[in-house]
This record gives sequence, structure tokens and C-alpha cells, in this order.
Amino acid sequence: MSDLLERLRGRGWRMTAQRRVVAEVLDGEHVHLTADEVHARAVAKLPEISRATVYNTLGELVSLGEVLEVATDKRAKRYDPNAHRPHHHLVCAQCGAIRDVHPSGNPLADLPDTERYGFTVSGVEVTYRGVCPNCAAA
Amino acid sequence: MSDLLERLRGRGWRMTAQRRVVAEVLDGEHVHLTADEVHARAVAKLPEISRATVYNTLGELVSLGEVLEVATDKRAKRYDPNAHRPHHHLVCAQCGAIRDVHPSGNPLADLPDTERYGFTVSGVEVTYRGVCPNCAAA
DNA sequence: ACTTGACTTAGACAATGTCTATTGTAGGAT
DNA sequence: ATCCTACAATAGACATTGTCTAAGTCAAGT
Repeated sequence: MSDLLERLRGRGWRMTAQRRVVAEVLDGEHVHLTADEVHARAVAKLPEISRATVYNTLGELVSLGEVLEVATDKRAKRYDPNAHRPHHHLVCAQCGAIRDVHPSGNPLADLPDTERYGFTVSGVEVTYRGVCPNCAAA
Repeated sequence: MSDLLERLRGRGWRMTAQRRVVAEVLDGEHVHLTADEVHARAVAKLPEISRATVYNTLGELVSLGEVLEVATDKRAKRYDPNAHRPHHHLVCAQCGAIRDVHPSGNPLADLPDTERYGFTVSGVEVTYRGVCPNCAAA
């Protein structure tokens, strides 16, 4: 699991207790946490960590490409530690649960030149919407 | 252009000056405005309109399916009046410009049952990311 | 062990969105 | 035409999420 810490150290990251804790939180469970949830879990391990540090560290991890930002329609951005295998998301419209999914096909290939308006297209995100089994049962 | 107003009236909407103005702003230019931008344009036409009313009205329009909420990664949600022809979005990573696009293919068909985890999948949003010609030139 | 510049901190600030209590009014009823 | 009433609008407080700053702290190279 310290792959992540190793990679970061290799990139010249100064290794502090705070950064280690944030990295551990993300690496620990592959769910999609908001910044505040990350902060809450980080505080549990290192009570004096500040909110600003968590935001800073998440921002750095995103810049380094180690973590992805996911903007569903919820208010808060979520952070996805699974940045190394391309995937998309399936979101429950009721409870907000998020699953990683791997559709077949390549949506990038589905965008013809005539629909690109001169943009240099570099990526694509696909968000499926639906209702999860839990919410459907309720 | 009053298609929208007609439809709303048909659905039992009480027609007030404020709602008319908000509907006109959205119907007027097919761009993707934030709530505050809608508010600013509405104030230009009806100075005493309040922020809460704009938010309420946008929320109602979304519930009625007349307008779509678009969550790119920007802070503010944007509102897309083009709710009646399915389409997806192409976003400039630098300036945030948004274009409507119509990819070929159907991403819904690309999600096999084994990747649905029991969800009832009802929709899909595709967001292409890239750099627009303007920003590329700069 | 010293030094230095990157890192962290607390808390103010900013941006966006929501709620409440009050006042106003659209549109049907008379 | 006027009145009633439920629904809508208002101002502004509040909530949530994210950003910034100034000052203190510490990891890591020497």
C-alpha cells in the first residue's frame, strides 16, 4: 500500500506526518470521499491536522495525477484514489453512492471532428445515473 | 420562444413577472449560465427580483425537466436550457467554455449488466475535456 | 546540529446555495 | 369588478465548501 508514498517521495515530496496521513486515508479504502470526509478521517489519526492542509494536500495529489477529482452533482467534490486504471462512475440519484464502472467502448472515438469545434480533446468522463439496490428496496 | 412559457402555464405554473423573466433569460441565449449569472441578467430586466427567487425558479425548472443542471468541475452549477434534445458537453479546461456536442453511439449500451451492480440505470452524462481554439492560440 | 525553505496552522474571508418569517399577488370564486 | 386564499417573492440570516494570509514549525540536506 505504500506504493503511493514511495511514488510521492520519488517525486521530491517532503514527507510530513500530515501528508502521510492524508495519503493513508485515500489509499486505505477505495471509496469516494469529500474533502471534509478526508479531513475527518485524518483528524482521527492525527488530531492536530488542519483543514487547509487537507485541502492543500488533496490539491497537490490531484496535480500530480495520483488522485482524481470527481464532480457529480453533489455540492462537494469527491476524491478518487483509483487514478491509475481508467474508469467511469455510476451514481445513485437518491443516496449519492458512487461505484467505479468500466464500460466497453471508447467514447472519445464517438466524437466526430465536426463536433469538436476546434477543441483539442484530451479526455472524457462518463457518469451513469440510476438508483442503487438499497434505495430501490426502500 | 414562448414555447417554454406555454408549457409551464400548461403545467399549472402560476405566471409571475419573476418567473417570466427567469424563463426569458434562459430561453434567450443558449449558453450555460451559473445561477448568479442568471440572477444578474434577471435583475437587468426586473431590478427587484431576489436571489432566492432565482434559485427557487431554477430548481423548479430543473424538477420539471425544462432545464438541465450541468456539474462540470467548476464551483458553480450551470443551467442548460437545451433539455429537449439529448446532448453532451465539451468543456475547455482553461477558460471553462462549454459547448453542446452530439456524439455518435449510445454509452448506455456500453455498460454491461455485470457492471451495473444491481443499479437501475436511467441516464448518462458524458463530459469531454479539452482546450478550446481561443485558449490554444493564447 | 544547524539552516533554510517548504510545510502547517488558525482563522478570516469568499463563493455558492438554503431556509425562514413576512409580505405580496395571480387567478379563481363571487 | 372585487375579494380570497393559497402560492410565490422578498430580505437577509445562515450553512456549506473552498481559499487565502501571516506567522510559526519542521524535514532533510550540509
